[in-house]
Amino acid sequence: MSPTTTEETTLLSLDELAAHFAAAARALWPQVDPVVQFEAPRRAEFGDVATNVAFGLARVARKKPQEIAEAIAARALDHPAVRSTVAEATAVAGFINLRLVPAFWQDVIAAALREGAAFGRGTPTGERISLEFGSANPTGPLVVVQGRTLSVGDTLAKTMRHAGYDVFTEWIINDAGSQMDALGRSLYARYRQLFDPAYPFPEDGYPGDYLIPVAEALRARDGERWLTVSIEDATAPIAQFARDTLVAGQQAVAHRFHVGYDLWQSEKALHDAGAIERGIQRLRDLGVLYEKDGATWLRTTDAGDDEDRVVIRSDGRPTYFANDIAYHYEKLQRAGHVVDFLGPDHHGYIKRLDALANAYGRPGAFEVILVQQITLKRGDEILSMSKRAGTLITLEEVIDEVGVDAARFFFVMLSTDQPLTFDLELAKKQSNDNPVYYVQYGHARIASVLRKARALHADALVAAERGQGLAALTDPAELALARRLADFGPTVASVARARAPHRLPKYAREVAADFHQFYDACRVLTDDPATTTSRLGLCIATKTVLATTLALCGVSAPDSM
RNA sequence: GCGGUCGUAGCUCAAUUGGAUAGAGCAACAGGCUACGAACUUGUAGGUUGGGGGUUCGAGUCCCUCCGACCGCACCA
Repeated sequence: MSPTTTEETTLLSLDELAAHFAAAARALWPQVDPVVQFEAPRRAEFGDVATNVAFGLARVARKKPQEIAEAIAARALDHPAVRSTVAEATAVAGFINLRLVPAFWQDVIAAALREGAAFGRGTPTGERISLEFGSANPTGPLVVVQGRTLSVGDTLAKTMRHAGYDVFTEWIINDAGSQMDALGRSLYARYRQLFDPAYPFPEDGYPGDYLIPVAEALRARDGERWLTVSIEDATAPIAQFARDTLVAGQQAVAHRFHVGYDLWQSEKALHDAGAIERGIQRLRDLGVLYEKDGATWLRTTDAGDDEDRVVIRSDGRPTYFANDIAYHYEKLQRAGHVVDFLGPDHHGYIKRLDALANAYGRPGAFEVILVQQITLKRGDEILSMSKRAGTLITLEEVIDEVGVDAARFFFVMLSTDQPLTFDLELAKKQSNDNPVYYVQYGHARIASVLRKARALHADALVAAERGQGLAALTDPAELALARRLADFGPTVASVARARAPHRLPKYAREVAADFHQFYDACRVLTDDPATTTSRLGLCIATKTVLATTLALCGVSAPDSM
C-alpha cells in the first residue's frame, strides 16, 4: 500500500507504521535493529494488524516481551502521524495489536476501485524465473493425476506474475528414447488391427484404447499405405504421427483446463539442435566430469547424492540424466531461477539437480516442488493407474464430469505436500458442494446488485465507480470486508514467496464469506444516496478482488449462475 | 537394508514457515427470508496434532526414537 494524503489527516502505510515502531524500539534499546512487520493476526479480535517484535528483543533487552511491547507501543504513539493512523494500540501477551482508523480501510477500497484488475500487484522483482510443470510423456492422454500439477503450476505461475515475478512456463515433451519406439510399434499394431483384428499387439506396447482413434486418424490420412511397410521401417514415422497427435490432444486439454505455457519443448528437438552436447561440453569445460569404467560421470555425491551418476554410457550414448542436464542448461540461459514440479517418485532428483547447479556455478538455482501423489478411488475400490495396464482415467473425463471450475478449484485448494485421495464417486457427488460455487455465488450476487443499481440508482453507481463517499463505510461488517480486501496483496505475495497456491482458494472463500456476512448485515441499495454510494463502492471492489482471485486460480467468475 | 515424503475433528483439508485459546468446509443438531439472488446466514457439538522423549520464553512445525502409509535405491526413461 502506498501512503495517501487526504485533506484532514495523514495516513501511514503498513510499512511506514512498521518503520515508526522499529524506530521506537531503537530509541529504547539502541543496541538492537529489529525487523518490524505488521500482519493480519490469526484471530480478528486481536486487532486489525499485529507484530511480534517484542519476542525477538526479549533476550537483548533483558525484559519480558509483554513489557517490551508496552514500551514500544507507547513510544511509537508519541508520533502524531502514528496517532492519526492507529485508533488503538494494545500489548497482549507480548504482541502489539493495532486497531486502525476506518479511513485506512476506506483508502484500501479507493485503491481497489482505482486499480481494478491490477489491485494487489507487486512491484516487479526483475527476476526471470522458469516454471516447468505437467510434462507428461507423449505416449497417452493426460490423466487425472496431471490435473493436480497442471492446476497448481498454472496458478502459481499466474500468481507469481501478479506478485511481480517475470515467469516463463514450460513443458518438456519426452519424445526421445525407447518409449517412442514402443509407441510407434503400438500404433502400428493398432493400425494393422483395423484391417486384421487378429494382428498381434506388442508385449511392451501401450495397450490403452486411446490409440485406436489415433490409428483411425492414421488410416484416414494414409489409407492402406503402411500395410506393405515392415514394422522396422514403419515404426519411426508412425511414432512421429502418434506423438504429434497425442501432444496435440494434451495441448487441447491443457488449454481447455485454462493452463497456458510459454514453451512446449521437444526433447528430440534439443537432441537435433545439439543441445545435449552443448550442456555436457559445458560441464566438461568446467572440469566436473570424470571417466570411470568407460563411462562419463558427474560427481553428484558432493551435493549429498548417494552415488555419482552416469552422464555418458560406456557405449557412448547419453543417459536420460544427460538430457536433463542439457535441458536445465538451456533453462539457465533464459532464467535466473528454475523451478521443477516433480512427483514424489522423482525426489531422488533433488540432489542431482543441486549438484548440477553447483557444477554450473549457480548454486541454488534449481528448485524442486514435490507434488505428492494422488490415490484414485471409486467408492472403496482403489484404482491403480497404469498406462501399461491400459487402465486410466483421463483428465478430460473428470472435466466432463465435474467441470473445469470445480476441478481446478479442488486441485488448487490442496497443499502440494499433502498426499491426496481422489474419490471419483465422491467428486461427482460432491461437485455441487465444491466451495468454488460459494465464491462464484458471491461474485454473481454482486453482479446482480450492480445490475439493479444501474437501473434504479444510476447516480450512486457512477459516484461509487469513481470512489466517492467511501468515508461512510464504518459498519463492522463493512470494515471487516475492507480489511479482507486489503489482505489481497499480501496474500498474493505470500503465495508467490512460499510457492503455496492453495492459499488462494482459501482466501477467495474468506472474501466471499465476509461479503455474504456484509450483505446479510447491510442493505446496499437504500433510500440514502450516501450509504448506497459507499456500499456500492465496496461491492465493486469486492467483485474485482473475487474475479482476480478466481482468474489466478483458472476459474471463471460468472455474473449469474 | 539404506534413503525420502507424509500422519491434524467422523470425512476432505488449513494453520502466513518457531508465535496468541490448533481453524474452515462437508456431514449432524437448533434457529433466521413479505427488502437488493436462501447456491446465503446465526449458533451448538466435534481434538492428548499417530505414541513417547528432547531443544526454548513458546513446538502441529525443529532434533531423537518407535508405529503406520506411500515412494525411491539403473550405464531405464
